[in-house]
Amino acid sequence: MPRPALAETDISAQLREAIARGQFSPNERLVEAELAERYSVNRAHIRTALAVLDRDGLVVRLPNRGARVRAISDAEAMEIAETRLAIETMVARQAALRGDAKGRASLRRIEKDMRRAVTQSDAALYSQCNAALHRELQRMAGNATANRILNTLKSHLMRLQYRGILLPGRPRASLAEHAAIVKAVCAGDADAAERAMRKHLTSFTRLLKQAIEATRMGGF
Amino acid sequence: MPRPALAETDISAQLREAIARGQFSPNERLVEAELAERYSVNRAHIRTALAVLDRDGLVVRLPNRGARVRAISDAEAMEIAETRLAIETMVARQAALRGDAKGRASLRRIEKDMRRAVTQSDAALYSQCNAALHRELQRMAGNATANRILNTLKSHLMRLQYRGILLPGRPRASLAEHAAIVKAVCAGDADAAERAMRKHLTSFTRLLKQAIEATRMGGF
DNA sequence: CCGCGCCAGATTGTCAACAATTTGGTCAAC
DNA sequence: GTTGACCAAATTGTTGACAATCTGGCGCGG
Repeated sequence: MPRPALAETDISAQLREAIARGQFSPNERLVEAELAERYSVNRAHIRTALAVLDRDGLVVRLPNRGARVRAISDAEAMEIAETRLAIETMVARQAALRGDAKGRASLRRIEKDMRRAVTQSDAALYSQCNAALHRELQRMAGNATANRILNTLKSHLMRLQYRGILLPGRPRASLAEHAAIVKAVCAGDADAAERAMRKHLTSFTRLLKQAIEATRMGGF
Repeated sequence: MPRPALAETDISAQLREAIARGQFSPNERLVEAELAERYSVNRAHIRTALAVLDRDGLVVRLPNRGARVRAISDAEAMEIAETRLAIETMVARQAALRGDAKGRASLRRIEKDMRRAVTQSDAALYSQCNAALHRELQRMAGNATANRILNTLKSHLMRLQYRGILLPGRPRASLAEHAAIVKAVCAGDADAAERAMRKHLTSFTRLLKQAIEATRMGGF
């Protein structure tokens, strides 16, 4: 059986998840003693977790003044989306080149579920499929480095969604984009896969930009 | 005056640097008590630093068995180089779009120094200029997210160099590539900048692949 | 009424002691 | 000789105590 994860690693992950889900507001103070009690660990673990999250950019810490949930500016949200685009287009390419038959079958199945979600107007299902599709592409690409980075970036972007700044997207419009990605990856056409992913994420980025300009948020 | 960095953050940076410079061998055990003495801090700080470096992928930790310098496989070295390429091409594009006059002047000056380094066969100077050039491009692009990621990736790649797996590059050959990047960025031509950077890093990646196949290293 | 210094409480930063676990070696039994 | 139990040293994991620092409010003097 696999050795259990270190408690510290575990706490980092839990806190990361909680912040990504918007359970803490931007700039909210993260008091070590409180968190230690809430997660039933001692302060040392919380301290370590906060240091890790600081490195991830989810938290800022000021000497002697503790940690806060990092507020992300409009400009930075765009940066994150652009960086994600750069990496994920590479992932799409690699998935097309290195993907296995099992992965391709998964993609097709996910696409089918997406179509069903659209016809049934099931936004939750679509969102779930969307996540599954991107996850499967990452798995197929088999680029652990890229995956780690992408997951961190996504936890930032997830905050937008949970804070209602970014809507779950428009299934009908993005379905075609997703289908194009699946088609290209399954055909093993790296260039087409990259193009399709770029197109998809460019429209995501455009959406984000609009949302930002609409809400004129001061950080999330 | 700027508030001093947290001791923990500082120790993480020092350890990261030491590992990047090859002062610890792959798989070498990192005993907390030893490091605490070496860096004149207590074990708690070292523990935290190790957790951060674990997240960075520079270290692996096994429960009750401590931390080791992470050995990076051939395949993973390629992954890292590819991911770097994906991000840095974006940085080049953004530098072309958003760079300021001061940055462009810096680039030109660095290019001049590079030429001098080549004519004088000063490998150390060239290497220094190379780092300065990439750093300046990052600054011009102003993408803090990308910068953070790139710096982490570079600390991995630096290990290759310090371990003698990857030579400092061949100045004469790469000078032209660098010049092309500078030219495109200074002209504000984003597409050309991206292409030039892609070309440059593609040859870097090719070089890495050859080095890997030559040494058949089992991890670094 | 307003500003300023100062105090108390809250919180972070530091440290050392102790508990739990792993590791490597020794020794006895077969 | 080999196997296996056991022990001791090394190391990691956990915890609590204490020191240092910040924060907000109170009262004093202007």
